[in-house]
Amino acid sequence: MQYYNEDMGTTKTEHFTERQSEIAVITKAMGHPARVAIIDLLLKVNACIGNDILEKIPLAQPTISQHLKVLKDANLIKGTIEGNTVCYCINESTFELLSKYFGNIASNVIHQDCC
Amino acid sequence: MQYYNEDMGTTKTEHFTERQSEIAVITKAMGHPARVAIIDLLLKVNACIGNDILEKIPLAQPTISQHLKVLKDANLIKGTIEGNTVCYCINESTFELLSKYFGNIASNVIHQDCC
DNA sequence: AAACATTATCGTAATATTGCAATATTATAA
DNA sequence: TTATAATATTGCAATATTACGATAATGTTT
Repeated sequence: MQYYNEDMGTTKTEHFTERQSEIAVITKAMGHPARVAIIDLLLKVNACIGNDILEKIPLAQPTISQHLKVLKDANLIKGTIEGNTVCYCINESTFELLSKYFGNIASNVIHQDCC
Repeated sequence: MQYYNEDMGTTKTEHFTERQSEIAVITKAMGHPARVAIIDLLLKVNACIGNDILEKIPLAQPTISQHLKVLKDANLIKGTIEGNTVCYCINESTFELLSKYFGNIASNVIHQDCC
């Protein structure tokens, strides 16, 4: 007879710092090729686009809508309703946060003998 | 009667570029607070550590071992066997890649009226 | 008002992830 | 050689994620 923990399958966030959870939430949101493709597209067209994404990314409309929600919840993109379309664009500040976080790590690694 | 696709639940990687998949794999690996905490720890101690991680992160040994594997598979860390311990340390080049990727996005966003 | 266009939500199926006990593996120490 | 120590693997339960059809919601057009 085995006893299993109540939070089997869930992430144990309570043990980590706010900062660590913040970075994890944002990077997790980037962690899907469709979402990376959406970001690339938003950067490329340099414009606020709505349903155009549908033509460029070969996934069904509800799936893309879901991915957009993940990106928006992580503050990676902003979305503004414009009539019956939605204007989506990149949220620069979150990318700056990521750039600084990763840049800081890259420039602070001290090389050890073993690696 | 509903018909469901064979790849229900799986990520449709074939539609995206190698670059997009690469970024997604790496960021996905960062997308867990325990793994962010492991990276923070490796940076802080500036040394190659093995089982010390167990004392600092409140998760069971198999769970940590699994997280380390995820980080290693994404080339975020390197692991070298040293006797009966393993030397884990940060893989600088992957963090440079991320730093550049996000830095490039942050510095190339052109602000639109709508957002 | 009715039709149309755009986006979001719901429901559901399939797979993936998380976490840990138990156990295996491998190297060092006694 | 037999512990002991450190790490990996296996197996499994619980939850999360992904994808999409159907449908709802909302604004625009005719």
